[in-house]
Amino acid sequence: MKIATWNVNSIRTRKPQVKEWLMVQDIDILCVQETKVTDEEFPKDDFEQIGYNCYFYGQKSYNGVAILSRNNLECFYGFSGIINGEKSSKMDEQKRLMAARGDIILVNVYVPNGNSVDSEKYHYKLEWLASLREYLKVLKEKYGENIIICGDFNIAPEDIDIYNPQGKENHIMASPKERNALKEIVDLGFIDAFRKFRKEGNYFTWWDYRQNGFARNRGWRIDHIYVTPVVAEKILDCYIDINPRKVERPSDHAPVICEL
Amino acid sequence: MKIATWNVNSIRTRKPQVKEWLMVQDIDILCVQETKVTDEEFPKDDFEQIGYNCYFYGQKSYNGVAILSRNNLECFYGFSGIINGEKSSKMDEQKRLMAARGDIILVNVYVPNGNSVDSEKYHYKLEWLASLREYLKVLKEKYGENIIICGDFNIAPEDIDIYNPQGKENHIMASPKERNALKEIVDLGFIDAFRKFRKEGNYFTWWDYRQNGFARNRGWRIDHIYVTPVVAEKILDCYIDINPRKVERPSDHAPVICEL
DNA sequence: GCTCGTGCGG
DNA sequence: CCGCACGAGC
Repeated sequence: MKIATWNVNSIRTRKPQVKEWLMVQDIDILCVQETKVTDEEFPKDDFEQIGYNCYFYGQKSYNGVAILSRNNLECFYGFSGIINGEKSSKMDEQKRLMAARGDIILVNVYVPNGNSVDSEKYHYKLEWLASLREYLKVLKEKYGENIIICGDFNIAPEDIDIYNPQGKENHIMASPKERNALKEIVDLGFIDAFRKFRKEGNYFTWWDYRQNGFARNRGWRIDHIYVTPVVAEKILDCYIDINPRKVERPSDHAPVICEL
Repeated sequence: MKIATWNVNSIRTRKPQVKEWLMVQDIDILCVQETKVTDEEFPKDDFEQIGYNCYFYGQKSYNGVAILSRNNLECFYGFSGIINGEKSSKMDEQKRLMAARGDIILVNVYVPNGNSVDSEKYHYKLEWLASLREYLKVLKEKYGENIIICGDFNIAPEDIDIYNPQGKENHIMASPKERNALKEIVDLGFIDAFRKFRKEGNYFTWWDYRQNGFARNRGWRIDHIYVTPVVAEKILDCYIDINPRKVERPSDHAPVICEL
């Protein structure tokens, strides 16, 4: 079974590439981020035609997540319902989180980018990550130890996850506060599935469109799949497929695949 | 020898289709309208690479004409220089007219659309056509009887040039004043090259992008090639190639070709 | 660079 | 419906 995560940077624009990739890679479940489309406008027919059920939680222009799955899934959307209160419903104004319940709980996240260190958006990112931690704590209590969290975290956990980590201490996606917020999530009891199989650097999932980032391999590993130890035992492999980043009109992100 | 006219609706967007078509059709001279590009930004290298000299007269976003020619040409741009005064230099603010001098004078025009009957733009269209008439009168006096005028006239000369002429009396591109302004130009001594070979209706050069105009064949014949009688004698054929209207990302216009 | 929305022009 | 410009977000 193959579960994947991919920030597609507009599901409408990337529709042909995503369809092609799903078929070639024989993916069972794909968690998508940055769909940039309202639920009314989600191009579900295209994916249903190739055998995928579509679950989506989107908005106009920005953010938006979706899960495309060969099997039917029971999905829930946003923080609300799991963690409640004014703050979580405020957080749900941006559509960045959904989950599916099957044998395993699968959480699909699009963590805020944060713009630049200490900006208003940076503080929102930290708050959002704190909410995610609360959310995952409840999920663990509620549904037990079979959890996968995947998505675009907009954080490179370690220096080896950046093409050139020098001078990135104060860079968005690498700053200590972000890394710590992510660590506090991981410390709830998750394992970086990719790092279970590959310990070395030079593996990236995102390259800036600008300044030929991909051609120069100026990449960052910011898309992750985190799993509970019980799930970790079942994983056969976890890897990045950079081929979709090479095609015409690519997303700036490459998908990450987990086989189990 | 093949001379053609084609409103490409952005030379940058249509570059691949135009290059492909020039080669397949073995065109010697192509008059282009609606290039929508400044002279600095005209993609001349692409056409030079396939053996065409580029002569262009454009502006940002709107209008713009060009001549692509296998042989070198001597070109002149706008009304000014042929007809002078405040009005013609005012008219030249919109880049809609250029000409080439060889054995034959070739005039390339993009007549204003006119928006709707009696609008401000409609009156501008009529004025522009009056200026064109003055311009052509001078050209005839100056250079004699070897003249070809081609381009997007935004006028269907007769009812048979419209898919459904009923109720189009007050429609832009069919109203009596426009048709009369065109007739006054033709009456300077020009022949509709297309009509020399095809007398019947159901021949169109433009189909609205909206409401699936092409699929429903809701077309208009508004792109024309007019020639002096001396030239008319040398023409072997004149026809519309609708194939470029069938491809992916087509212009809303099809090219018209004249063989001589 | 490459998305998107908005607004204009056709 | 499909071009363009512009501004925003990443």
